[in-house]
Amino acid sequence: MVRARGANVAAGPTLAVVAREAGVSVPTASKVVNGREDVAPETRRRVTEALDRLGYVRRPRFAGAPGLVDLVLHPLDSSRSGAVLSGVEAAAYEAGLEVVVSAAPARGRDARSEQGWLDKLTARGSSGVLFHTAEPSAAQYAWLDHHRIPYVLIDPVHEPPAGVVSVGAANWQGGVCATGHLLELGHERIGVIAGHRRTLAGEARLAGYRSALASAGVRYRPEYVRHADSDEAGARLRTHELLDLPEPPTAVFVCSDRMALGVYAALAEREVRVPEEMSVVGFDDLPEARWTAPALTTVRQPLAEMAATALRLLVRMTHGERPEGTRTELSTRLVRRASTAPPPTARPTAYGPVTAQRPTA
Amino acid sequence: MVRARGANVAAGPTLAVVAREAGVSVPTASKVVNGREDVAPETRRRVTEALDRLGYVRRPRFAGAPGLVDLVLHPLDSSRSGAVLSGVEAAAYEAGLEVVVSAAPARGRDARSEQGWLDKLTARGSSGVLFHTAEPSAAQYAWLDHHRIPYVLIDPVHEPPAGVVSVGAANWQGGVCATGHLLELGHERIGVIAGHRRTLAGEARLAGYRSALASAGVRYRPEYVRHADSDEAGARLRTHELLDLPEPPTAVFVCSDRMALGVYAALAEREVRVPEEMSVVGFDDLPEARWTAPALTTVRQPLAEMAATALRLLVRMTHGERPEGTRTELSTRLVRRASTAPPPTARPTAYGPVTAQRPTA
DNA sequence: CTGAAAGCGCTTACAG
DNA sequence: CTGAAAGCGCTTACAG
Repeated sequence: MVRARGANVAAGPTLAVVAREAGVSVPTASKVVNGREDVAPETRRRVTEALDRLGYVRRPRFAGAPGLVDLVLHPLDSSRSGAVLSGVEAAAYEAGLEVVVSAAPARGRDARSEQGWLDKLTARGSSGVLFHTAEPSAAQYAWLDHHRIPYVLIDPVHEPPAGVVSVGAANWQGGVCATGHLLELGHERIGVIAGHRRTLAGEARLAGYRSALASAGVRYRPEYVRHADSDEAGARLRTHELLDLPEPPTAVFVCSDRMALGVYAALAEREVRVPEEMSVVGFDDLPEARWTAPALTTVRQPLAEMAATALRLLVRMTHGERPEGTRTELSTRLVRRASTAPPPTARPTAYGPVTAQRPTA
Repeated sequence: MVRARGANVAAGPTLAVVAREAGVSVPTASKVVNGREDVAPETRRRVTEALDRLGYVRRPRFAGAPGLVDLVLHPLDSSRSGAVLSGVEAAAYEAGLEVVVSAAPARGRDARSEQGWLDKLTARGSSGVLFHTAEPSAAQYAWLDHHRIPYVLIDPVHEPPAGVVSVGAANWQGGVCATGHLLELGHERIGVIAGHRRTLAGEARLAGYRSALASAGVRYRPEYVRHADSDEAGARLRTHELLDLPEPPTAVFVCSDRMALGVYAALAEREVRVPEEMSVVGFDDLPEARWTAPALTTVRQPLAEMAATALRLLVRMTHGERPEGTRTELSTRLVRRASTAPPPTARPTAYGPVTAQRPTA
């Protein structure tokens, strides 16, 4: 049986062991660890190599010190990240842990800084790392495994390597719910604004859409499927494309609430009324979904709970336990608000061009 | 001259000093510090007292360990907090520091847990604390001063005690800008949805509104000023009150973008069109301001920059420097988008009752 | 319950 | 540049 990655208990070597291995004294090894300049290049290389090979991690100072868990967030300032942070913090508080937050090392920071981040992690002794959206690089995976620092992925964008523990949402089920809701209302021309291709969530939500159509016996139309860049601007563009179709849809399933904001903007520009002329369903149930006009019907994804679950899994891994499964999915559910209604009876077959271009900043 | 609070350099006593002071051995003092059970109550009391009197803080393990800065956020999951976190993290990264995030100890957590938080802080050796929105309690101020842990307040809600260093926004100026913009467009009947009374930002923004009216020679009408609970729901209610006035305003200055969402909701319920029938100006320039329909004209408050400034001040205080002033204000500026326009020429004097109550979740 | 003794994992100062 | 020696601030194990 394959050992779960990142599930080992730390009991690594001391500096003395590393020094012996490298054939130097403890003070010299100490200098290398602390990045002092007064070490011969060849000596530094030998020590670094030993440090690396043995997976050296500085000992936590003493048992009583509160454990530190790392949370890597990307971006730092989004509703999604806020929900994740809040879930992780609450669960960490319960577990007596504290949370160190950092931006994904990728964000405009080079490989050198990525290594710097890893160095800090081991220097201060992290109990484990939680990654949100931003997945670790191959080098990071290797380093973490090597230094026996456990980690869990929260809602990873792509399929993680085998054995990596992750927590996600029931995306396929959510796609089925959203589409099923529109079908029940009587829609048959249902568009989709999907996110990036080849992402876990994107593929699953789209598959849910197709499944729902299929089981309702509604024809799947490729021209109704538009992939956007997961942000408002992309979704806005794709919505215009849907409206330009000879036979535009009467409803759209938008694969994220953020993108739904872009869809709303496009519909406003074309003076298409929601939900009278177009029904819109989002995905995520971010705070803003309550305050759009009209309030957005959406699929609730329990981000905070997912984050809390990830923290708890991480704590168990810290104690040497191995989670039963490698992937945990929390269920999603439809939240009905004001952006969906039965299709217009008149059934317009085309919308005019952009009319009221409002000034924007 | 008054010494800035929280501006001391730590050089506190060691455990040995504390033990001598309490008349016990170092191991015994160590037990108390680590919360062991096997200490006589009277001994524990003496040690605790000495620990407290001397302001004991565990020594950071060694110079090379990355410093940890604490950020206390309330709430954890809001656009404001996201901006603050992102500003703090970026500046901390520049300074080689890492950020430990925690929820305001107040949030459903008792006094015991507040003390627990402070204990953790000193146990792991925090370089300093940044408070956002949630101000420290009197006990926390005392503890931090005593343990020589520096702190800075980011956009505090209330006037902080003398000597406390804080970073805020030019709220008065922002109020002047927002109101001035509406006046320039030709509005004379300008309502305000203000936040809580007796808050720093609230008072200043409202004062800015009054100053702008005064210098334009426009009459101040008390009935146009409504205080809400700083959230969407409160603002929504107050907006209905404004619309119910015999002579409702033709524009509203809303003292936060979050409240502006509530104002939009109320206006949609009454079928009052923005900006044709009602101009709306917000405050903050949160991400959502770009994606409301119509996009919100608002006063930009540089939250991330404010947070970064606070971090930098904190770092200087850590080095024993004392900032020149006790309060730093970053300037605000108007961001014109699509929610403001000249007043309607027809000038309706009253709006009907709620008509199209849309179903809500 | 207490504390002398030993020990931990490191760092620092300095002689070579 | 290197490392023996001394030291740091604490913790642990255990005798009393």
